[in-house]
Amino acid sequence: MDVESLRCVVTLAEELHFGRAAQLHYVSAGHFGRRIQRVERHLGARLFDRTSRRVALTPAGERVVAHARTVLAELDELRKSAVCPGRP
Amino acid sequence: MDVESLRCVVTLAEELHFGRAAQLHYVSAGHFGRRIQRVERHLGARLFDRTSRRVALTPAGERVVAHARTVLAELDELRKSAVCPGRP
DNA sequence: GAAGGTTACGCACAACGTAAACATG
DNA sequence: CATGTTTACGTTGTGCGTAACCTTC
Repeated sequence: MDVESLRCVVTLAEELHFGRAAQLHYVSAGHFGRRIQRVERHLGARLFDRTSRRVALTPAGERVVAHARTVLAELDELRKSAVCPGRP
Repeated sequence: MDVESLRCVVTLAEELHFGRAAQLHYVSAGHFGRRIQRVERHLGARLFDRTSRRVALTPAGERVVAHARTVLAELDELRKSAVCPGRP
């Protein structure tokens, strides 16, 4: 799994709209949908209910998004720890 | 950045040997080295000192590996939360 | 019938293995 | 000179955009 896909899931959870979420990631809507599908298949659980007019988080989706935020925040710490020379 | 590369960094930190670490990930040693290089370039910091006979973690490498373990553990929680139906 | 999500197709880039080159003890 | 890491090169797979298709209000 790649981190960018996790970011896509979080963004879609915030926007609840594939088109806007895709624009925020500078990718086409078609590809964005495939990314979400891949994450869902990879995890073996549906994260979003989309009725072609309405996008909503499933219970599993809510749990995954919460964890995804934690992961992304920790990755941010990781990047910072790589550059900072120790502890000034 | 992809998660598999993070796992490679952690494995190399444990083995301190490119060949063995690569085998543990079922990839060639050549490709494994490129993965590590990419992570280092991506983070803008050298994580391992290799003198072609000795592999050792740099201070930045130690910090990054510690964070990487946290990220991977959190990702494990994420996967579990996706399948578990809620809380019986 | 218009807006929004999905599927099909094609191109381009990046992952990967093999093997040769280079470095160190 | 033997062990171990890096680089070069060719092949294969996958990411990605475009556009057509399906569904709902």
